[in-house]
Amino acid sequence: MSGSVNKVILIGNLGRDPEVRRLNSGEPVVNLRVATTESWRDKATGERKEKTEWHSVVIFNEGLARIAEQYLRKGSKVYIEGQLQTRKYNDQQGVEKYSTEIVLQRYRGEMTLLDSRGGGAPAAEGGRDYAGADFGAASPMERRPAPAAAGSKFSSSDMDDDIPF
Amino acid sequence: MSGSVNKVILIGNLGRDPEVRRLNSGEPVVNLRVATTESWRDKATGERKEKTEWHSVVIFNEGLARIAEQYLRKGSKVYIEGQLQTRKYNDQQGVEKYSTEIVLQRYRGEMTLLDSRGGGAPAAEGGRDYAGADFGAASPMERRPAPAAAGSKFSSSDMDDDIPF
Amino acid sequence: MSGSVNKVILIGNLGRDPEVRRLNSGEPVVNLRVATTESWRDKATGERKEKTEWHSVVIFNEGLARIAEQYLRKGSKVYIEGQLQTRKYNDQQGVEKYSTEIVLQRYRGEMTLLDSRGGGAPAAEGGRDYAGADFGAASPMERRPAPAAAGSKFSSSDMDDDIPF
Amino acid sequence: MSGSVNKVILIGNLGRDPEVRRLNSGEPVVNLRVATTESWRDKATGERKEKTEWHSVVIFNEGLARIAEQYLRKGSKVYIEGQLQTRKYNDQQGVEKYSTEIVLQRYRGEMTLLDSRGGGAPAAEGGRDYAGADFGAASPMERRPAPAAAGSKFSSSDMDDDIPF
DNA sequence: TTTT
DNA sequence: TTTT
Repeated sequence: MSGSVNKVILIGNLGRDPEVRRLNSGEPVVNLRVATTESWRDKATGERKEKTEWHSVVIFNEGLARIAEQYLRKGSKVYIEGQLQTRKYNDQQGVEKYSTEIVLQRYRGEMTLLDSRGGGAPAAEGGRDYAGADFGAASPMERRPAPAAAGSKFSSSDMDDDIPF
Repeated sequence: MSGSVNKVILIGNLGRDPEVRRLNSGEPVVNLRVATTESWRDKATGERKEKTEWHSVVIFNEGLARIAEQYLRKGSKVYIEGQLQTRKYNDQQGVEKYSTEIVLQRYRGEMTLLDSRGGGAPAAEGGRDYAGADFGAASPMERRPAPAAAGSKFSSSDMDDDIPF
Repeated sequence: MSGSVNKVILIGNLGRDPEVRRLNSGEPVVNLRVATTESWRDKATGERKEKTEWHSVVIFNEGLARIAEQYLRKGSKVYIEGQLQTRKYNDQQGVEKYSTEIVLQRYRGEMTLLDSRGGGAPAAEGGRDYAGADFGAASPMERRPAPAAAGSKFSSSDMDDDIPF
Repeated sequence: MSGSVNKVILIGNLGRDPEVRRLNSGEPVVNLRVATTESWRDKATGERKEKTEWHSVVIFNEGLARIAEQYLRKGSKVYIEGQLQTRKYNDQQGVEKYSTEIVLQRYRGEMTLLDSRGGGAPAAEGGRDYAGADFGAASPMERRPAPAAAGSKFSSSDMDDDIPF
């Protein structure tokens, strides 16, 4: 049945590089840690305040997982559309806990890179991808966001593309 | 490229039965006329006011088009997710005009029936499914929303289903 | 700062009556338990499957809290727009836990009743407002959704209304 | 009545500088022309294709209009949330026409700047705000996006702020 | 842990 | 008319 809708829309920044696990089939499953920040002026004190919320995103959508793996880095700004899912698990002490995640299922969800050049990692020339960022030292790595990925959009219907752009 | 998002989310009622055209392939393309109504209290006069906006929806998504054809009727309440598209055309007098539509492309978009009993067609007892609307009398018709369709949800990933529920 | 977006859109049904707490000021804060259900056909077995996700919604928005208190009941279908927020707490055993909620802050968020007759409470004839749900028997209660509330929409800008319709 | 939702979410780039009209009260009303671009691979030919859609946005929300006036420029990337509205008008020849716009009403809608430094206009030092952009020569102007505006988010609840950040 |  |  259902007549129901379960949709999350986020625009935020990655707190760290994507974590990639791989299924037996070789398909990547990607976990992202995304920060959204709200700021407002306190009416009583007049101070500007700010609160950051952290979101766990899990990408099962194969095409989007590959793109996340290749083009997202710590600091990247991204648009994410998925659905809420809460799963129960037992921590190391065997205590029952719950984790709520934004999930992009197979063939579902959307993701769009919003950085000018597709990532927060330092550009080849050692420069900064976008001004004003202060995401610390992104460690050197081979898998670099390709300039061509800048601002590209991907959705679940790109599944059939070997290369998404 | 793009880094862009173009998304429309509507919850509204059909002003008339769906219009179904058929491609050479036999696939249905469905046009809906959807009303959304906003109401508010006028601060100056204290009166309650109300404004209805009409939206043209075009469903190319094959699975959703079939469902719209079968289960939506004048008065049906529906959740629609599509994208904005403006097309130019010439009217009967040859005057150039523009029409902006909410489009559900092939393999894209979402649609969910929100009626309690699966349709806006007159209930068995001849009543109305929802109050306050003024779409006129819903004419009798053979193709009735099946009770089983009530509150069902369909998305672009249901494409492979012969029957969606 | 921010350049960020944190938005959740739900259409679902209440698993129980709203829980109302009251601030010292007398303002209600309402907790909802909302179910969204997804169904799909298993490709391997051909079976129809279904999964229900439960969401915790907290309404600080005064106007919407009052409406939720008055017009929502177990079984009610509702459109909710809020933001994700995760809070840490210690359970009875003092174990640190996290809870992720959909929050409608003061002056923010949206809520729309989607029931035909304004609530999930048993209809006059003792029937159910929507099929396929399994929330158990809705207990009799005095505070009934008023018929006039059916399908009404409320947003954060209705704050100034003593009565929202 | 209603039970309806009318929501548009766009992420796109401004095709030209914002157009500002002023009400008798001095409040600005801002018109934006926003492009969203979709790209996909043609299955038959294997070619990459691209289609741009243009959207007319009208900002009546006073706070957001001021921000748009000050910080948006041709080329700016922006997140917009508003509602669809179609209005009838007569063109110069007296022909009746319709225009569909995304409207951010007073106290409603959202807008977030997504540029690294808050605009597509050339930076003070004559450089480019973000790589890969080709928005032509942005004419010199006094009203420059302040660096401080970069990636700032504003919503209808910032109304009470003299300065939004 | 991000971003401003 | 933007963006890649």
